[in-house]
Amino acid sequence: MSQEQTVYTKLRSMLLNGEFEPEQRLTEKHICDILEVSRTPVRAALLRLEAQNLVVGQSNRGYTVRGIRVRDVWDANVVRAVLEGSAAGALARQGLSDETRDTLEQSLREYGELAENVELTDRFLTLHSSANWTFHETLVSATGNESLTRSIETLAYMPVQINRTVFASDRAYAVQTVRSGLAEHHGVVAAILSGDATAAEMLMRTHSQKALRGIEAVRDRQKLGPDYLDMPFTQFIGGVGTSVAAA
Amino acid sequence: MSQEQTVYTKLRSMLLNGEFEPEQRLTEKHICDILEVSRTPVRAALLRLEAQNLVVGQSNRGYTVRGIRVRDVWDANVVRAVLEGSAAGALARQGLSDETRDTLEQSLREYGELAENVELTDRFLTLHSSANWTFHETLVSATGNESLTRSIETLAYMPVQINRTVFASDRAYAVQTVRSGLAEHHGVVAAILSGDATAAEMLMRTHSQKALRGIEAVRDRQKLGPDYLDMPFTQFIGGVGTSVAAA
DNA sequence: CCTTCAGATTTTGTATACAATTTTTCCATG
DNA sequence: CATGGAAAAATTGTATACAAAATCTGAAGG
Repeated sequence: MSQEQTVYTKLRSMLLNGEFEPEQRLTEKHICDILEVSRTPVRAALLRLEAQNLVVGQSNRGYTVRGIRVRDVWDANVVRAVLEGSAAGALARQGLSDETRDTLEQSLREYGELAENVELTDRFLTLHSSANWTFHETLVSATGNESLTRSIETLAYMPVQINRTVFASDRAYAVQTVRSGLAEHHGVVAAILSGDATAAEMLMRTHSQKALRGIEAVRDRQKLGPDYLDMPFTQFIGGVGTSVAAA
Repeated sequence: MSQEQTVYTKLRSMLLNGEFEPEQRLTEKHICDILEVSRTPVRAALLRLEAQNLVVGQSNRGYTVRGIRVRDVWDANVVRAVLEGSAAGALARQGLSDETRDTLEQSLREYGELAENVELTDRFLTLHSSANWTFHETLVSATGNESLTRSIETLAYMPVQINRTVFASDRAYAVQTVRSGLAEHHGVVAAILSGDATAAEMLMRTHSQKALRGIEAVRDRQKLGPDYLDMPFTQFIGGVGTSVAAA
């Protein structure tokens, strides 16, 4: 793997794991020292991170760590839900290929098995996250709309999935969410297969918005005031579970 | 302005104006020779163009010009319509600030004056494009959702607006589109002000999808077959008007 | 004590040399 | 004539030196 790839990957995970202070200045030299490479790959990596909104760059003034607030995660999820909803609607209109239908049904089966006995082990959480991801990912890319796929991918680098964190701290919430998640997945697929675009879009959007319910759950659990949306996201989530399920 | 900015801007407009063959290889040296700079700013510009999907990069193998097909423009507009629709819905829910309402009403007045006598002059087309842009732009940024704003901006670098081209070639279409556009703008604002999120979203989405009708108009005008979506966009649009109104 | 501003320092922007990799050329071989 | 593959050329990846710009420092002046 090229140095630039390495730098990009490492910096991204450091940023997502909150290893820098929000708004902290990121000088090229500093990063060079940490990762022991020259400025060239660092500059390239920073440009890509800027395109993904993880760092903020100003000409002649370098970069700063983008401070991710709860509001940013909320907003990204709102957009993601809208886009995934429209993906479901589009699929209902254009129909599913046999291959996509197989993948989706496979994903439903996997998810179904998981829903039968919810654990709070790392293994389970990873499996759940993966099965869930497959479903969403398959559905979106099946539309064949590259702009749509890319738009959603861009959002995915912001922690759009906070369920892992909330699950780990609240068994009842986890069980309830996995069960209803399964039902919703089935509902979306049914709507798509029946060709009801409006229903498919609405069901999928509502389902994707479940991440917002997760945010609200964390808010309630921490008994936060009305301006919690302006909190740093790492601080918000930090008080609850173990770590952010990113990337 | 920095060299990198210059290179980025020039390359972008060259790409959007179809001055390179689709899929053509873009070597760094070639660009350096054309723009008379060293490789450093060129590499930076290429990274940013890649993030915007205008060039395609492969590690150790440089970049190629992304061939923009009609389908890509269509797809980008589908996504844009969905996002702008959701922006209108969000505004209906959260209400308009006085400032936003003023800007929107100002935009409606400007658009109204334009609609009263449609010309096919460059001046008119530019004014129309600008008034229209203001309306859409204001509406989206008023939501305060940065992810939403950025997602739409990313799409904007693909030629999402083809009206200028179609207008110039068909007066009846232009008059009809400007008139109905005005009515639609009013309808969206009314729905937002009345707090009807569903109506606002639907009206705005339908309105934004007018760009798709423009594509269909070009298709019909050129009497193209069913696989016109796979055509290079520059070729598709080239046979009709003057130039693509990009950036 | 605070403000101002010139000089020193740091940091980013650019060019370029060299290394690593890919692509092309072209000759030997079947 | 087609094919394989090694040598040559071209191209990208990386490091680094220097230029340009921003930031910091500290002393002078109010």
